[in-house]
Amino acid sequence: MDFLTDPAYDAPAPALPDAQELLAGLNPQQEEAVKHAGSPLLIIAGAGSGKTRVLSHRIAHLLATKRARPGEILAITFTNKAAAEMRERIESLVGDRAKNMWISTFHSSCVRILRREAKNVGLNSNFSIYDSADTLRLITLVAKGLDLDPKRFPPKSIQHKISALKNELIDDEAYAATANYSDPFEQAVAEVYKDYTQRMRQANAMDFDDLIAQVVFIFQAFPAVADSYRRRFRHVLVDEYQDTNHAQYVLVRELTGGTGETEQDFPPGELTVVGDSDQSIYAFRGADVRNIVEFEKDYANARTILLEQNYRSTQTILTAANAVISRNPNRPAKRLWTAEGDGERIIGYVGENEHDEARFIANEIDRLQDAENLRPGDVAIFYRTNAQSRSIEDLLIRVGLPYKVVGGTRFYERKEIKDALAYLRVLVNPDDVVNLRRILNEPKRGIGDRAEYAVAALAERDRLSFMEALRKAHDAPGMATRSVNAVAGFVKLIDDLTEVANGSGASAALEAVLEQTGYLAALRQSNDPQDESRVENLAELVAVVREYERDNEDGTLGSFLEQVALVADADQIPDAPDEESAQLAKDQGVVTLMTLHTAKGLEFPVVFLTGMEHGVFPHQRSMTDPKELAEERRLAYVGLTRARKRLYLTRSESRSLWGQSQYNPASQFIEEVPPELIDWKREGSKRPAFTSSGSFGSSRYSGSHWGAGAGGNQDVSSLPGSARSMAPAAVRAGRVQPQKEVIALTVGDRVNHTSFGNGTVLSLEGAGDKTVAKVKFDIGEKRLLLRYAPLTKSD
DNA sequence: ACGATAAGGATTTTT
DNA sequence: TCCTTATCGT
Repeated sequence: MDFLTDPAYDAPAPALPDAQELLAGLNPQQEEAVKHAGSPLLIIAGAGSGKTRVLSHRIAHLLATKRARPGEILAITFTNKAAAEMRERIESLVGDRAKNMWISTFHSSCVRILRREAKNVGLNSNFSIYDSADTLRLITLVAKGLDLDPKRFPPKSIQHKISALKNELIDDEAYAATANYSDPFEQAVAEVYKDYTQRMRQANAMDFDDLIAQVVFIFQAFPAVADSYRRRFRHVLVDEYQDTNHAQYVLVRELTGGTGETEQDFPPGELTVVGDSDQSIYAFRGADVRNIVEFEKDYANARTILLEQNYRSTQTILTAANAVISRNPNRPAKRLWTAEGDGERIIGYVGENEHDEARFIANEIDRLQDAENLRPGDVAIFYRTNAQSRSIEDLLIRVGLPYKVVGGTRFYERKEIKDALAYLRVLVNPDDVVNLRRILNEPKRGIGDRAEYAVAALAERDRLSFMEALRKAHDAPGMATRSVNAVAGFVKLIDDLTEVANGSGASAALEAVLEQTGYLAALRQSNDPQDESRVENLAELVAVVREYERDNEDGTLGSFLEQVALVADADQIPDAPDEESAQLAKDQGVVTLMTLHTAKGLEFPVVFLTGMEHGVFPHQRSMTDPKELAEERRLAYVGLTRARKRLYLTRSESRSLWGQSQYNPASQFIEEVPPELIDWKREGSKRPAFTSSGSFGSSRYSGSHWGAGAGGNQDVSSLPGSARSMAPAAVRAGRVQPQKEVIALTVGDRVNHTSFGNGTVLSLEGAGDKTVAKVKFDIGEKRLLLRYAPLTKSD
């Protein structure tokens, strides 16, 4: 399976489209972008200008003109979704040949390279991938170990700084050499960074930033390795180039041999980057717009092609978007236009408060459904911060409009999911201290802080891994006998589970974890209503593993965990297996709620931009710094350009936030839209801005007399699955959902389990979807939750 | 060791 | 307001 030696990667070929065919229907600029050959190419692709089409046609064109073989293509995106879309588009053009291309995200490309080259950085190839929560945990632990005051040096800030350093390719040693030690924060970071790096190595773990940075380090330290990838990838194409950070920038340079430091006996790979600096909204995460702005300086004889014709929106919407974005300073000229005509005017609405704003939105959706046969699935509602979704959700539930929230607390970030995955990670990589310590006393098994620290101290003293230290816990100074026993039980548990994990598949391992750790039992006993949905989420996780096993026959537990680490996207979770709502979702779709950030790359016939208030959007914390304000404006531009036919701009005169009412004036972004484009359905007071105290906007009054009265959302929280912090990001229709069917069993029934084989039901407890059956299998007795246990009656 | 209470803080987040 | 973290009492 080694791509460097496998000669078979050029698949047998059903007809490839003719080069000329691939140019059909493209506008002149698009055609240029597809045909360009040789020098580095920058495609500045305005919103909705057909960049995916250009990229996929360009790749197909490379094959059709025999300038590349499929195996020589590397196409990089930021999200899994974008990668999947790209692959699909290319596949539709060139068929199975696409299978031999690397079309993936920065991170998964890098993981692929790292697994292969792991030995060169002193890692085993089964390293764990830490998400930012895992990372924060470890940093907190390290900072505590260094006696740093968490008030003066918040672990989150340290984490952010370390991430920024990694994105700048500054490792712990380099930072130690350059940090300003008279600055206490920098000193703290330097110390934490050093220990953190060491602990990560001990844990055999990589964080997200490492995935990129380590590949760069390997390429730079081992030119022969870099060389082999450069020879392979003759064409590198990067999507959303404006979002690249420095490490990604260097990675791309390394891949295309652009540094010119080493003499090569082959020409450098061809580079194509696509992006739009007006859609750069991730500077706060390290994205560096300079990468795209200075592309022509970085790459000699680069060619730039501008795509300005828009195929998505009406001219009215584009004019509004152009007007707003043109207020940003130092922006290269670019104006979107369409051949499709003006379309409807933008509709504006000023609510008395956020409930009124939400009511207007719901009424409009309803009206459009009747008047224009609009489907809920055609509508998206955007907001600046996640917290704003609540008032809208409340109303959608009340009027019975089905909706889904994209993003927010993501599935894989839920505690119970992280706990379950932590067990699995430990089974695959016992050195993974962060996950090991996470589950040590989860569910509660009598191993408290004291015991944990005693084991940690023993590990330190005797230079043992944490797991090894646990095995010798009886030797640890300061351990209570009770704790020793508890630890012994835990070790036994892990050993048993490891056996299951090694002997059977991923889903069997997960089920064993949930049952044998007592995790499910603890949730079932609890009275906390949240725990009910935790059980459901775990059931959904089991479903995810099953699906993975179905789709990847030779998929191991390790490969499942990797995919989960890199595909932590709420959209990937299958919708609730509820036929009625699934059918509804299929026919009509559901209204989509999300933040403006999440909306990037998407489009909808009807878009509501809500909370257009000074202090909300632009956000309070981004209003003073001109750079941050410019980024907010780009965010507005992204939001506006998502709409195809109809655009709504709404705001609210008062908004209760943190228990208090705020009175915010209109967002400047509304005022930057030419007024003749907006048809106001209700206008607020024109300039409320100044309060008696003289401060601009956002004056606060104690005691909101709106909020509670208008809401009355008791009926809401009693709906199953609607208490928002619990429900998975699946479709939540605004009505009571039918109970999921549970297999009917009686004591003595013969049953079959997909991983445990045949068995006999010994007893039943609980009712409905919380029924637990005790079943005797050949391998022993198991307690199974009927809601998701893969049981069939074998009679 | 763990549950209960008080205090503090509260953007955006592709991987 | 509401959710997460620190501290206290059993």
